[in-house]
Amino acid sequence: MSRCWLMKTEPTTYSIDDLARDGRTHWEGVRNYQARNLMRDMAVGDRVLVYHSNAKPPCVTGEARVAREAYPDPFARDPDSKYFDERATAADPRWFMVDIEFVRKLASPVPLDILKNAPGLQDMVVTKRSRLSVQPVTSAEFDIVCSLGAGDTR
DNA sequence: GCCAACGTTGGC
DNA sequence: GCCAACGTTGGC
Repeated sequence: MSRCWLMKTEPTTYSIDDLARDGRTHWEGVRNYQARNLMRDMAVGDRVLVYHSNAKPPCVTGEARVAREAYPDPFARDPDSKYFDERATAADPRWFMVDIEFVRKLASPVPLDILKNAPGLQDMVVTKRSRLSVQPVTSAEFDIVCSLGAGDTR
């Protein structure tokens, strides 16, 4: 039984279009313990909602799938990386990342204010002003978001 | 650009 | 182990 997640990204840093182009990517740079722990709970095949934060409007833009389980984030040990953390060692890598692969873009992105008002999504973490960059999502929530994004609402 | 929310750090 | 100071996130 695969689980569902939501992962935030700033589209100016890495957008759903970047993921569509790359097909697959590694999700480096998560430097929050709760988010890290959630990534370590991920299994290959888990479904992921890709969320654009700091976007106008902030929205869910697509779907991805976990392609590789958590492994040490090498950027934590690269002094030239903005994700460098001098406390990370080979024996204790401290920070982890997963690989995800592109599944599809939503026909129409689902903005945050729609999520907040959609029946069935009142408990969805992202609607709670949560700063967590990796969030658990129920399969029911996942399906509702996908159906909201299925139609062309323009 | 503002600022509320909240996670992290470090002095004690 | 408390908690004030500080830094970051991210909606608005």
